[in-house]
Amino acid sequence: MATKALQTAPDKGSDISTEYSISQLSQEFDVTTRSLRHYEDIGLLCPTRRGQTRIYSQADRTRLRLILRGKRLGLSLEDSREIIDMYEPGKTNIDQLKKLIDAIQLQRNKLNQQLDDISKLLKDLSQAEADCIDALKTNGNT
Amino acid sequence: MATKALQTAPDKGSDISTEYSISQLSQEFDVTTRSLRHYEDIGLLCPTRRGQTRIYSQADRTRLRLILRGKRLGLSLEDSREIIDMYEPGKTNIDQLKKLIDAIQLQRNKLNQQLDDISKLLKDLSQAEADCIDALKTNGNT
DNA sequence: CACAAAGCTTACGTTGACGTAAACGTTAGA
DNA sequence: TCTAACGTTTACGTCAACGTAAGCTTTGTG
Repeated sequence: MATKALQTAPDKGSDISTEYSISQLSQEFDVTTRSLRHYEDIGLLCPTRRGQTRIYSQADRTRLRLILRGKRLGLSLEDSREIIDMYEPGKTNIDQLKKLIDAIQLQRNKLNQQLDDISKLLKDLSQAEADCIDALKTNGNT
Repeated sequence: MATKALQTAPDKGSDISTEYSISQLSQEFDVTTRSLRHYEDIGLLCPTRRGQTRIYSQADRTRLRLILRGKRLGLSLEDSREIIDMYEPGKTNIDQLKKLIDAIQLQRNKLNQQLDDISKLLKDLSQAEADCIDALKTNGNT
C-alpha cells in the first residue's frame, strides 16, 4: 500500500516503547522542542496526547525524519508537506492519483537538477582544493 | 591558480560584449534586479560602475551562477559566500590555505549527505509512484 | 512538603531574503 | 520636447521558520 514508506522496520533495539516524548525526539534529531511544536502548529506532525502531553509514534518519528531530510535539501516546510503527503493513502480518486504522479515527476526533476548541481560543486571543490595544495607546495617554502 | 574556477570559457557566442547590464543578467538568470542589488548590498557581487550604472563582468556572471546554484541546494547566501570565497586567491597565507582545505572537506561532507538524502528521496518517490500506478490499475475499473 | 525537571499555552521578537513603493536621473526615439 | 524605458537610492513591508520570555500545571524525588 501507499503507506509503506511511512512504516519503519520494527526497530529491534527498543521494542515495546514505540512512543516518544517531545524531549526524546528533540534530542535524537537535534531539533528544539519549539521546532517540534511549530511543525505541529502547521500540521506537519500530529502526535496524540496523554492529557496535555504529546506522545509521538513511530509514524511521527518517520515524518520528522522526512521533514529534516527535506530541510537538508533546502526544501521549505510546505514543500516537505507536499512530498510527505505523496506517501499518504486516502487519494483513491483517480484524478488525484494522476496529479500525484505528475507531482512526483516534478520532484524527480528538481532532485536530478540538484544532483547535477552537487556534482558540479564537488568538482569545483576538488579543483579549489588542488589549487590550494599546489599553492602550499609552491609557496610553502619561500 | 586558484581563480581558475571563476574564469569561464571564452564564450564564443558574444565575444567582445563581455559586459552585462543589470536587466540583462536579470533576464538571463531569471532573478529580479532587486535580488541582484541585494547580492551586491551584502557583498556577494561587486560590479563596476559607469557613472552610477552597474556593469557586470564575466566574473560577476559566474559568481551569480554559483550563488544560484547554492540557492538550489538550499544554501544560505552566507554559505554561498564562503564557498565562493574558496575559489578566490589572496589566501596566500599558509594557515588560511590549510583552514580552507578543511572547509572544503566540510562542504564535501555536507554535499555527500545531500547526495544520500536525494537518492533516498528518489527511491521513496519511485515507490510512491509505483503504489500510485498500482492503485490506478486495481482501482481504475471499479 | 518543597522544589526542580519536564511539559504546556500564548504571544511578541528576530533573522534572512527579498518585495514594493516613492522619488529621482539619463537617454533614445516619435 | 516629451515621454517611455531603463537606471539609481532610500526605506519601509513581508513571509517563513523559528527564538525567547512569561506564566502556569504535572510529576517525581530528597
